[in-house]
Amino acid sequence: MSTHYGARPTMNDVAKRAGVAPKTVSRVVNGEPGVSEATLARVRAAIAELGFRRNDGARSLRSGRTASIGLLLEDIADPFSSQLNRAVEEAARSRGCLVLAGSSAEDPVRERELALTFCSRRVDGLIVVPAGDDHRYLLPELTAGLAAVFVDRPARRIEADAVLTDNVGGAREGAAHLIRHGHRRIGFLGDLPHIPTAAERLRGYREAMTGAGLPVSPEWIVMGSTGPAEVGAAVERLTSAQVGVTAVLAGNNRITVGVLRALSAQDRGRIAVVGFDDLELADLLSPGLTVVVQDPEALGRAAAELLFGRLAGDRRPPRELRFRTRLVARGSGEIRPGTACG
Amino acid sequence: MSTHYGARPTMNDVAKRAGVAPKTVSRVVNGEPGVSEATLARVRAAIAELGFRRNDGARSLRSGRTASIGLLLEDIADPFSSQLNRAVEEAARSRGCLVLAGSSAEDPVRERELALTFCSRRVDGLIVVPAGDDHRYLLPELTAGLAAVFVDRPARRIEADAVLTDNVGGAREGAAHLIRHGHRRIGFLGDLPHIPTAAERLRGYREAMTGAGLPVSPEWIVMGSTGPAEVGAAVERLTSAQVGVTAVLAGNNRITVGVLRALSAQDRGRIAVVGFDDLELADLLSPGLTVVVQDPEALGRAAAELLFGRLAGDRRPPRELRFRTRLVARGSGEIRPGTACG
DNA sequence: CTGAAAGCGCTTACAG
DNA sequence: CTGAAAGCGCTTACAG
Repeated sequence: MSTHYGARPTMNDVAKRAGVAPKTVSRVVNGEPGVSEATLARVRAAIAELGFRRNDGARSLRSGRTASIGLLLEDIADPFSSQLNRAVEEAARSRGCLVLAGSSAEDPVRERELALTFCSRRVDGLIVVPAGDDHRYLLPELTAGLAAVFVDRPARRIEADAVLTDNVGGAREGAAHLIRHGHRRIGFLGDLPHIPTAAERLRGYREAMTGAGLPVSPEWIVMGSTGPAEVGAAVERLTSAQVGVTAVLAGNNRITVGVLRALSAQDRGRIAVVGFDDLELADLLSPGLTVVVQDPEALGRAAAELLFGRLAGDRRPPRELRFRTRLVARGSGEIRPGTACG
Repeated sequence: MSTHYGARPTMNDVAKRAGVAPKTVSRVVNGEPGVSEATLARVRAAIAELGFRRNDGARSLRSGRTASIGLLLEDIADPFSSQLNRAVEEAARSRGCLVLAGSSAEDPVRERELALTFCSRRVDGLIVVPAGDDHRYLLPELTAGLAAVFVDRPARRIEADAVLTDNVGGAREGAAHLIRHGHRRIGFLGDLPHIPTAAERLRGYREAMTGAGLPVSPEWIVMGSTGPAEVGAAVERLTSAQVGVTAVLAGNNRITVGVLRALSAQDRGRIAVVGFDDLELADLLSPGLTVVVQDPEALGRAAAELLFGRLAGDRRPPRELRFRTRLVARGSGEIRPGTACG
């Protein structure tokens, strides 16, 4: 093992020690055929003695592939993102590929900066949960050979592969579930309407109401209030005597948590709630939380499959995959209007 | 913008177009001083026209720094790991550094492979939540200048910085809390005892019992049963009339969830529970879940600070940081023995 | 089965 | 303020 601090042995060092050419060391390191047993042994010994480890950066510079992909998430720490992250990691790992992941924090500027930083690192491909609404900044990179797949929300102003959830259908199903249990005055709390998923879920809610012949009062819809305090205020207003909503469809994870916290223990047995996205422990609440679930692992897996397909030479036109949601009934969505106590 | 598919413009291309030397382009791209306004403008124009983006791989090869660090987690998707991940990402981002993250899945072989893969990528440093019990495989890398910080569990058989949770103290506090509420027969469910954190938490439990002059029956301790079914069986046995435990200290997140699922709604108001690690929605359960919390963000932040300090030239002897836990009482830990109903 | 030469795209260490 | 030369550590594309 090399003991000179800071000095890393190179293939050249190994070659000299083994008395061969660098190319022969390269063959051994990469498991290429055409090396005699005797040479193989000498080179391997030299590698072990020097503690040699191939420099993948140098390799990438010459070969043109970095065997790494960039993954752009909204927030690496939230459950949706981190489950997607794991699915992508798994797919990458099985192909000897590493994942550079980062959070955009729902900020288009940060999305763009991170995406282009990944491009400077010459990732082979990009999987993006986009925050922005204009992805033309990727055009030069795509032209230069970058593969890109969008997840959860489609690319805007460019053509690209996308793996999406059927948000309209999911929200429709959630609202229809509440209608089926007797509700006519149903509130919808969603994220900012410029976010495609939020707009789609709102549309699904409206479709279910209209489809059942029910009116929708503008008072019942609150978009863009996702912080705990704002959700609390919204819930209080919606469930007040004046507005008189008997059920709430929550447009995402964070909003659902806010709604649950805002409802008093008593109201939790009185106001029906359906959430979009699952939560750990949701089944242990009383009543259990009824949710429309999407499958972040399936999204991540599909996105990775698409991406690696592109990297393997797939030149077909961009594809759009839609994943269905599933309604999981656990109690909170089955409360009927006018129930005195849960 | 270059339109020839697959061809990326280089600094040389930019230099030719602007009529300057590559070194001058390098100065402009890196914001170095000593370039006249006129030259600056010409080079910038050429960069924009060609759609040039610096190849960071080539840069790293020459400069010797990749501006990236490797992060080795147990499972990128679990809340502890993903919160730690975000804290590390944030610290790295503020220093223009990217994070390569991967999961060891609690497998020493996979830990080692991933760590050495990161080394082949020439990450500047490594933050590791270790799975294995021998880290001498990192010695050649450390000698060559790699910085490494261990988190949650210390390095084994090598000297390295570590950022840890006070597991003994945390478990002691959790058990003492139950004792203070009148329990004498307290069960402990922990992970495999060869995992340092699991062993420490068991020790804290024992210390609290002994410190209060209470006996500990071997029947009350179950180590290594972390799957839902196993935890269920363990809980059933512990709370049976024969064993007669009135309270349970759950040694980690997954075990806590298992315990809650295993307890019937009635038993949830009868058997006291304290969990190690917080859970989302823990406050919305009935009773609310009492937990000993650690702070994964603080661990991640501290580990990153230590690492970047080393990269900036800190040559002091390895340090060990211990973070205190905090007990959050929400109801489940305050149930007294013999309570008929929650 | 083995190797010599060139080059990937930058930065370093100079010189003027 | 600007640039020519060399080199980072590999692999490519040959040749023998």
